[in-house]
Amino acid sequence: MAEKYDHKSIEKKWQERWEESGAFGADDSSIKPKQYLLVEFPFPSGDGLHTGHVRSYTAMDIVARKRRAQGQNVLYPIGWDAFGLPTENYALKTGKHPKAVTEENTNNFRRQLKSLGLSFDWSREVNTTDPKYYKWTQWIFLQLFKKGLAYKTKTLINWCPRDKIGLANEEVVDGACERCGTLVEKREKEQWMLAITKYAQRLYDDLETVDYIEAAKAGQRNWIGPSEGAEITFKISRSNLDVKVFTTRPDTLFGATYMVLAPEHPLIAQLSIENKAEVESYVQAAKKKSDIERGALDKEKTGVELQGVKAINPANKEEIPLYVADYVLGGYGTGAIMAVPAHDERDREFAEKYNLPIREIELEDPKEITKKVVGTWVTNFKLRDWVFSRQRYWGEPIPMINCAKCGWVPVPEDQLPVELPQIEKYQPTDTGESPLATIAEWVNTTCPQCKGPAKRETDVMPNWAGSSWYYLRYADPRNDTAFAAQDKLKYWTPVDWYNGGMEHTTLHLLYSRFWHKFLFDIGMVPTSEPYLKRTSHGLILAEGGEKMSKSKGNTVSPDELVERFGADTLRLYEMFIGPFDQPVVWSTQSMTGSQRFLERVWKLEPTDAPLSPKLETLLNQTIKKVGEDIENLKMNTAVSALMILLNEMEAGVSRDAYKIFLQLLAPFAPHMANELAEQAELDPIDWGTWPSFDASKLAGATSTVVVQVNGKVRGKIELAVGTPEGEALAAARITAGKWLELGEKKAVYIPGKIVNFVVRGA
RNA sequence: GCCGGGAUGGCGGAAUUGGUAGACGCAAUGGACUCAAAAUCCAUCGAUCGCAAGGUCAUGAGAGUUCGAUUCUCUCUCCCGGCACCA
Repeated sequence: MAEKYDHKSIEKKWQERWEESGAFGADDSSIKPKQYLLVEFPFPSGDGLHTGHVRSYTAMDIVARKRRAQGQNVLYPIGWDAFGLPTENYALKTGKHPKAVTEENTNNFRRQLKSLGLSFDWSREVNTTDPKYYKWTQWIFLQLFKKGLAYKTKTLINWCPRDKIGLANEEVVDGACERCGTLVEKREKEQWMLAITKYAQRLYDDLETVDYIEAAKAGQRNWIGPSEGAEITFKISRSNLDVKVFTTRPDTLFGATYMVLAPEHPLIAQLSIENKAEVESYVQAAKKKSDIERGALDKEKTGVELQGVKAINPANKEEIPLYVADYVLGGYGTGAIMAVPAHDERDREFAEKYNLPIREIELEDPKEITKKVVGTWVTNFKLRDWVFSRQRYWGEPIPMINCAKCGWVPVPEDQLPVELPQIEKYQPTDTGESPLATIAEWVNTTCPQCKGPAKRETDVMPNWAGSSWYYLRYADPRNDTAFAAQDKLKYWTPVDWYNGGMEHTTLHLLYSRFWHKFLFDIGMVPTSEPYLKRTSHGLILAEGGEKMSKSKGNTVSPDELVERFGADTLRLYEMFIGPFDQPVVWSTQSMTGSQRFLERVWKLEPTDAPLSPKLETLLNQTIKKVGEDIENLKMNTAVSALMILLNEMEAGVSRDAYKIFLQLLAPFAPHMANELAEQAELDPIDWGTWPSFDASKLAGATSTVVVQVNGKVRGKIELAVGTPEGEALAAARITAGKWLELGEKKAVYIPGKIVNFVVRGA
């Protein structure tokens, strides 16, 4: 074993062996306890795998390997979230077809993942762009439609002029397209929407029932944004019209001195306003503004009074003026507010500008006054319905047919999938129509109901569709008659542990909870939540502390690192780099430490020497620590514990202790650990052999007790475990010596840890 | 503004029912080996005073609780992330 560790040949050998034996296949009918571990399946971009994938996938791989060693039936699957704009844009640029690009990229990703020795069950690989897969994405959409949760409506949407695509609210960051950074415009368009707001309350409440990292829960709560208040109706004087407002402060009703309607408010068109032209031009200007213009905080408030119209405050029957102003949002609450300048900063600012009265008042009881003015107590959410149409090519066709007579008619389920047609030109259009609209022979079809001529929907689904249910498909990935068989879903779901990025908190994670709850409601899945536990890995930053990005040229390629250092070293380094949930800065130089560690492991040779008491204690402590740290994703300290153990073992190690060391190492560095176990003629270590510790051997026979005087360390003594207080204090007094000269007032003894003397004059 | 997470040596970071601050690793310095270099091995490695023994200071800042605080409480500063004219 003297030769240098050759990571290339050894890693290849074990990867082939795992592949040939189907080593990590999950068993659908095992008597072992099941364990479903999930990582976010990657979008197979042309850039290949990045270090962040390695961090997440390795951590869960370690959990998976440990759990298998503990005798659990582990499902650790992988697949491809392959629809989406980047592929389409790349295809446009290179002239290749998106399908060909996807295949190239998935082949590359698969090769890269395999080179890392990740213990995925490759037999369950799924691909969202496979018609056999998206058949069921379309099927779920149809169920949503049938339950009234998918609807098409004309609405102002966020439009990215560069990508030429509509965006969901969740995809707009700081008023710009989250993908390309272009400032988003408002456009009025017919869009398919999913009524996620119908699930807002449950999505919010059920966070109580799941074990998610706090930041993810907080992020979702924030995004769903419930607030309780009253809906109160104000009559319009001298008319039979009225307007409903939402307020969280009905107690301030007597302080309402004017009302504001959002520019989008439908009432504006119905009122007989004296300055109609002025109002109309304000409304038009406001509608054109982007969110970022409208939402700028330092922006001065603007508005126009609706002249000749008054509203009646139901509490005191006072007539108050009405304004239209864009600081009131059309999409929230009722799109209208009662303005209480004395109690609301925004209203005050507006009132000061337009010389409206600011009235200080005594506050009412919120619920009583609501009852008195015949209002209703409601909860409003910030969450909006999900814009589900995309005017591009590379996505799942929305399986709907528009008939002049029958309206929107779903494609019959037995005709699914509606396959994406092969076309030559899939450039997006400025008109906002999908490229699919140009293919007459595909668009023109017959109505499934009346058999008359009809047209297919030409928009496709957003890239979040396929990922909203993929974890269910893994339970039964080749099923042709259902998205997954019920018995398999019952066995495998819910996902026990899901690790993924924080950036998906309000996108994928929320969307998939919504779909899952819907599927639960129609009896298609056995639980109301998809994921029991959610953890998140911190970002890996480039060496300078900046975000890694291809344009900055500061990325590191896992391929090169595997080539140069080996997969085990890369895995170990990424686990050692820092706390798993925190952002960390990459340092290729620091990989040296992990490399040296593995080289020393390689050289370690067991002997027949008996286990020293010191090593026995350390060994038991390390078994405990590594096991616990893996469960808590404290991978950095687990690795350091292995390093400490190795340091000690280099002085001599028995075969039994050596084997335990390899077992503990195996999840982190599976290739080397398995190779060494084989060379030492030990049993294969991957299955059913996780070591256990002896609780009685976690502490040695003696312990170091620190002697303090007034809290300052003045010496240390070695005491036998269980030394009585009197004896311990006597020994400590000798060590403390002159520091006690001022006169001892008190002594504190914590067995095994510390003696502290309190003396005068401190 | 609201919410979440942070701040510890030259660097990444350890340390929880409050009990030796700096584990483990990187870098650095000195030495061994070598013709030499790389690799490897040994030693040193928070600041400061001291020949030394040893002392003092030190976990973003300031207070507090305690025999004892990186850890608990209060106030504050800064950094990262999310949300934000949401009535």
